Amino acid sequence: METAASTPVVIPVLPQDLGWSLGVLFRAYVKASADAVADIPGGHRGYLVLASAARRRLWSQSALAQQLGIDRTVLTYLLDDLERFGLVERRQNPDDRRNRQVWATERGAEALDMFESRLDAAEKQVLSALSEADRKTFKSLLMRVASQVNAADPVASACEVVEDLKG
Amino acid sequence: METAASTPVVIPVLPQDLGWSLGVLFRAYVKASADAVADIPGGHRGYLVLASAARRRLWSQSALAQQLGIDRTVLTYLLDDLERFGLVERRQNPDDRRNRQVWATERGAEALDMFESRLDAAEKQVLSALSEADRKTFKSLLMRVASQVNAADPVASACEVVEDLKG
DNA sequence: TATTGTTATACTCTATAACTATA
DNA sequence: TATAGTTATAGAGTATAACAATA
Repeated sequence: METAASTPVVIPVLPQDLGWSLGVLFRAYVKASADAVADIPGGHRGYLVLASAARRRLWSQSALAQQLGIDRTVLTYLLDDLERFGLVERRQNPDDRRNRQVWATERGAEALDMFESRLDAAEKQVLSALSEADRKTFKSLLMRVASQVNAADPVASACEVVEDLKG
Repeated sequence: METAASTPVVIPVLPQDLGWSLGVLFRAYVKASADAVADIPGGHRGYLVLASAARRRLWSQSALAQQLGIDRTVLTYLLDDLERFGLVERRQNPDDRRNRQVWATERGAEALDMFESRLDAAEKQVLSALSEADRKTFKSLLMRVASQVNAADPVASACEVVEDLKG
C-alpha cells in the first residue's frame, strides 16, 4: 500500500459524459422511488401509465407505449396487471373501434395521489446535491429538453399527438 | 373526427415527472450516439470503459463495474470483447495479484479521441432545445447531481474509491 | 391494404451461484 | 475466512412475428 497523500482523491472524468451522468441519475431515481411504487404493478412504469390515464384518457395504447418508450406488446401485459388491480380500465373508442383508450378508475385516481406524494420525497432525495433554486432550474431545463426530444421523435411527432387527441 | 381548434396541442403532464424526463433523455442520447459508438464493442458502455481506462488505469474491475452501474460479471464479457479488439488490456496489480487493472492500449487511446468528437455532436443534437448558456447550466447541474449520487452510493463510497486509488 | 391490440415465441440482457486464485 | 475475477446457468425483460378485428 502506498501513501494516498500524493494521489488525487477524485478525478471526475466520467461525470462530464452526458450518458454516464444521465444513467447514474436515472438508476438512482428508479432505486430511490422503488419503495414508493412498490404497490403498483410495473413499478415506476406502471405509475406513469396510471398518471397518463388519470390526466387524460385520450391516448390509444400504441401512442401511450411510445410516449413511455416501451414496446406496445409490453404495454399489453402492463395494462393486464393494472386492470387486474382495478387501477385502470380499457374502453373501446366508439369513433374507431380498433383502438382502446386507457381510463383510470376511481380507485386508481385515489392511489395516484398517494404515489405522487411519495415520489416527491424520492425526487428530493436524489436531487439533494442542489439548492432549492438550482433544483427548480434543473427540472425546468430537463423538462424542456425531454419535451422537445419526445415531440421530435419521428414516430410520435407533435402532429400525431394532435391526431391522437382528436380520436 | 372533431376539429382540433378547441383541443390543446400538448398537455405536458408527464414532463413534470423526473423519471419520465430522465428516461426520455437517456434513451434519446443512447439512440443519437448509437452511430458514434457503433465501432466499439459494448456501444456506449464500452466507450465508458475505454474512457476510464485511458484516463486512469488504477481501477479494479469491480470498482469500475460499480462506477458504470453494471454487474461485475457483465464487465468480464465486455472487457473480453474490448481486449479482442485491441482497445484495452488487463494487467495484474503487482501489489495484490487478485485484482486486475484495466489499461487502454495505444490504439484504444487513439480511438477514444475519435469517439469523443463524434459523441459531442450527438450531445448537441439531443440538447438542441437549449441555448448554449442553458446547455452549460444544465450539464453543470447534472454533473453535480450525478457525482454526488455516485459518491453517496453505499457500495462505492468516496472512501473506497480512495482505497482503490492506492491499490 | 393498413392499423390496433393480442398472443406466442425467441432473443438479449442481467443476475445468481459455483469455481479458481490470491490474500 | 474473505475478496477479485471467471464461468455456466437461470431468470427477467424485451422484441419479433403471426393473428383477429376494424378501418
